[in-house]
Amino acid sequence: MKLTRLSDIRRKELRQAAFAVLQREGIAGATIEKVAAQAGASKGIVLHYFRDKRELFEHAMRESNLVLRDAVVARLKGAHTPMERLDAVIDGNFEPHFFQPSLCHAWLSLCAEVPRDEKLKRIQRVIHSRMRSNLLSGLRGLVVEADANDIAFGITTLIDGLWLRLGLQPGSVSRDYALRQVKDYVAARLASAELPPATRPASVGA
Amino acid sequence: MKLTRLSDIRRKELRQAAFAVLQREGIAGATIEKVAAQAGASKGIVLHYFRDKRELFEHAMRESNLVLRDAVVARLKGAHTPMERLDAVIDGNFEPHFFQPSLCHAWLSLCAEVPRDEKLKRIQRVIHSRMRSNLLSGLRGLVVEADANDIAFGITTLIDGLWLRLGLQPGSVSRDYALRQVKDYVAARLASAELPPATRPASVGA
DNA sequence: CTGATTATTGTCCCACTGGTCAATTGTTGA
DNA sequence: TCAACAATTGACCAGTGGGACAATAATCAG
Repeated sequence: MKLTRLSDIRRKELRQAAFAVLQREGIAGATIEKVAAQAGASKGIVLHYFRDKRELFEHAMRESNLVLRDAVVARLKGAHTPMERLDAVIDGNFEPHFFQPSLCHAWLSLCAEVPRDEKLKRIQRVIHSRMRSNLLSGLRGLVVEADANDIAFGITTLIDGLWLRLGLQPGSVSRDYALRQVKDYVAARLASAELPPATRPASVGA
Repeated sequence: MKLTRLSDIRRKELRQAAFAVLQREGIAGATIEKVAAQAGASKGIVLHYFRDKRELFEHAMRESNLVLRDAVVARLKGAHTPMERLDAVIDGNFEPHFFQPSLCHAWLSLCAEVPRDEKLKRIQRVIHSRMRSNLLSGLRGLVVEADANDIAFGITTLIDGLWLRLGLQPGSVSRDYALRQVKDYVAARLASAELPPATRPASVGA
């Protein structure tokens, strides 16, 4: 029953190596051998730990997803008001550590395969729905349900778009500018939305 | 000097075939042979018209770009007020003909290669800067320059994000919903922006 | 008509890829 | 100590991909 520790470690190394290769080479240029080289191992070992190429890159996507999740969760710890929760999610998505072109390139390559890989599709759905639910946990305290849904969708979409832009034209979107775009969006939409039914305005600024 | 007609026709056929293959197979699965098959020709002919694989897919991206450009230009013809111009650009980007998952999949695959292909990068830049300039031609009549720039960037980003979402979860974003998201965004940001310096408010609604 | 140019095909080659497998080398627990 | 087992390697294979090329067909200019 006890899982071999070494096994877990290798698998993690290989997932990360796979992701690194994805950054450099894109999905079209990513090969098992390159992943092995990146991890300083032999090709055989990669297929010892992962059934095939697909599984390897599916785990690579899970891996990158974890980083994002952790960043958001960490920031969510100290957030108490709805607005703080909202900002936590947004800020977490632009963590300097990983709001970077190379990481974005890998992410893009994975996204490009989503339509042809059911597992990747599922991972994507999970990521998106978690982000949405995190945003809603803040938004519900600020506006009525219908608006909250729309604004949450808008925020995720805007964030996706900013990431995409970072991948396509790295110079054209700094972390600060990206953050400001999202915050301006939130401000503008909150200003023209209905207040929530059960909450008093005072709590918003608290 | 006169370019062979036939040559132009073949090249166009092959560009389109390449794009079709990209929709089905993604960049990782797209091969010259499949493109040839798609066009009902032999592999040799593809490399007769295009220096290599890269060039072929660069032209495929140009091709897809044309479709978008034409859609926007057509709608822009009849637009006279700033607001009409703005809507023309936005509507054009969600033309039912091509706001579709399969097309989006191909587009995504091309985007994923942008970081590793200087030509693709240039095409991307052109597309983006044209969209931006089209948006600005409307926005400048509605808000001050600084706001116009930010809002234009926000709109392009939002549109990119909506396309991306269409690719990742086709069911989750209908054309109508996408349009509403963008329109709501514009409305909210216009409401909280400064009016333009040289234009009288009356002209806005004219 | 004819010579030159262009279009098109099919073949060939070589590098590489994903994946299998047998063999080797630790590692460990009794 | 030794047997069982996990980790790791390197060789191997069949299939495929990109691209070069020579040969053939079609087109066209004069």
